[in-house]
Amino acid sequence: MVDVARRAGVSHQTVSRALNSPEAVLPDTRRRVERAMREMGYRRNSHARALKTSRTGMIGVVSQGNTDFGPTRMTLAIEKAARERGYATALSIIHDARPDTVESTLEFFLSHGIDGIVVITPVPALAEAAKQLAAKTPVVIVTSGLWPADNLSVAGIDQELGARRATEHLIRLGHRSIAHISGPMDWFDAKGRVVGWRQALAVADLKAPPMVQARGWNAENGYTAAAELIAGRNLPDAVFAANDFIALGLIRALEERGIRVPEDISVVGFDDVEASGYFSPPLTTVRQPFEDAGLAALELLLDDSEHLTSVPNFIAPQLIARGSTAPS
Amino acid sequence: MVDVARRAGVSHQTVSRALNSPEAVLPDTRRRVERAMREMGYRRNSHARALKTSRTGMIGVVSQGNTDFGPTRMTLAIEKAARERGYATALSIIHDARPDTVESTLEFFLSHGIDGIVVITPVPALAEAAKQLAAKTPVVIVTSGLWPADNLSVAGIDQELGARRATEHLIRLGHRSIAHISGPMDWFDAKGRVVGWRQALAVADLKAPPMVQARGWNAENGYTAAAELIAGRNLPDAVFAANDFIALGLIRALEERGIRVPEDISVVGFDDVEASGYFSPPLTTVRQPFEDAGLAALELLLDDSEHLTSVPNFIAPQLIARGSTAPS
DNA sequence: GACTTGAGTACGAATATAACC
DNA sequence: AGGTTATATTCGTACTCAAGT
Repeated sequence: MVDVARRAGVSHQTVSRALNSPEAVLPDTRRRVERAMREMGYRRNSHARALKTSRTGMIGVVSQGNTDFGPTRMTLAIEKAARERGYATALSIIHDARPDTVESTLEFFLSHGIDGIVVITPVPALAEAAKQLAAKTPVVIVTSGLWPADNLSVAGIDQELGARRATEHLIRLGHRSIAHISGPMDWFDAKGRVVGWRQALAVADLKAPPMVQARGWNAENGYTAAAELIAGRNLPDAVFAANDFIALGLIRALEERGIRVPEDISVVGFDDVEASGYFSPPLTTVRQPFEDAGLAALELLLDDSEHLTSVPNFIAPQLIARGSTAPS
Repeated sequence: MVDVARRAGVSHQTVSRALNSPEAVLPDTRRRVERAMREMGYRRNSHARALKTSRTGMIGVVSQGNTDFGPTRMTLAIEKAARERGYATALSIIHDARPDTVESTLEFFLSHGIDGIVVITPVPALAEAAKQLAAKTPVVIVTSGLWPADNLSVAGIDQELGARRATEHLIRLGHRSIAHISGPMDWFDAKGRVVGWRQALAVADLKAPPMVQARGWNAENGYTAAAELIAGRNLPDAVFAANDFIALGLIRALEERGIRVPEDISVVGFDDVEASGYFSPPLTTVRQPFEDAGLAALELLLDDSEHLTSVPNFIAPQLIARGSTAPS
């Protein structure tokens, strides 16, 4: 900056002003400064700037589970929203939920000096750590099933509503015995979808068949869980699977036993993963508005005024009806 | 740091030394300092540190196409490798390939002061910009089909080899007419897979049927391309699809016309996307070692000595044989 | 003399205050 | 006086060099 100043024949102070409040400097001087900057390929040193202003223009995103669909998509959505608002995104993905790993990751971010952290936390472990964190830096938790606390905002996608919509769709088609294969119950999302499923059934005065739990979110887990479902005495008319991959595993298991989808059983998934429209049959599912949720999270993080909101900002997912569901 | 020093009854200099070269300070003094740091919840200011050392412990990852399988997985792999080596990862995803967008993104990183950049570049546009960048900061390009240049290392996955393995698998099964549905040909990966397919056919003395191009990497594109393939006079014995989703769209298109997979036509995909083992039929495909490639990229970036390598570090993918291929 | 500690300064930008026209 | 520019100091850490044991 000093060099630029010398070249432009002004003081470094003038250069600084030309950058930070251009209107406070004579147009003529400003142009000289700008030209000098261009000629020298000057680039502001963000560390010196951060040192003085203690703002970095960088937010941290902490996520968990590197390949799961939801967290991944949410991460990308937040990155996009952040960049549109001029913020860079630092990413850290936690592979195990051990408290010390979690803490060291959060410390890592904190020590890298960021303006705020978005924690994508599908399971309680991370959420707890995030609460601790909120004392030291602005934090937004992206999840379902949690409520805002002090210094802590919450955004996410309304899992219960999504599950209700899936189940209601099956009810509208005339199904009466609607089973659910849940995801791993330590996930907030899995719990929310169970609740939504039960709600919809209750409203329609239907009994909930015994629930089957998948041990993970993959097709393999769905396949295994399906065996358990089928072993039960009465086959349901329809199944709401906790996500698309579980639905896929289920469909495969049914197919192997000669049970046709949707003729014998209707199946609904959740997520609308890529290509789910080309499964056979094309999968009816619930699409999650990740980008909207990411945007909401970012706004909570950046707008201090909003930080006081005491109601979580949960966004509504959308039902995508396709070929895996049919009237009973 | 001054506060810590005061509390520990030493100078700020001693505190600094206790942090940076602990062995150069008396164990007794060090313990006093450490205790003071703990008591005060001291945390090193990374900006001041970066200002002085001009190293941030942060690398940038620039990628393109937010939902495509390859780039996404590669990004996550690099983040993992980086964190294992104590580096944080800043992420920036480019949604369009307009030169000014690209340049401003790279500038953005540069001005945030990072120790190096990994550019995941499936298409040439980004690669060009990355070359410019290499003059200013260490850069590693992750791609296929490019060669290292000055200050520019290249790592990636050997697409040609993967395609050869897929095609050879079909040849071994006795197929003679092996078609290919390529990905969008502006992608290096798409080109590499075409080359590998041709190579394998040439070695086996087989003629390559006319190639069909998909206009994107999605199932929909595969479905559309399949129509074109089927419209040709002679149906091939087997098809090597440029990725799993294209394969899925193809299978669906075949199925709709009563052509069975694998009885009538064998199909191989590429990527081994989640759940591809539960497609119907389970998809034979080529798995890409993203984590290995990410690690390789990071090592190239961080080990200056290696920066001189003139041969790209391409890692071998692996064939996963499943039910969508059968002997002819 | 080898080892440990302390004082002072530089990194690069921002800002309060003073000086200029 | 009113609008611009310049001077001097600050942020927190690392490092050179000198002083102390």
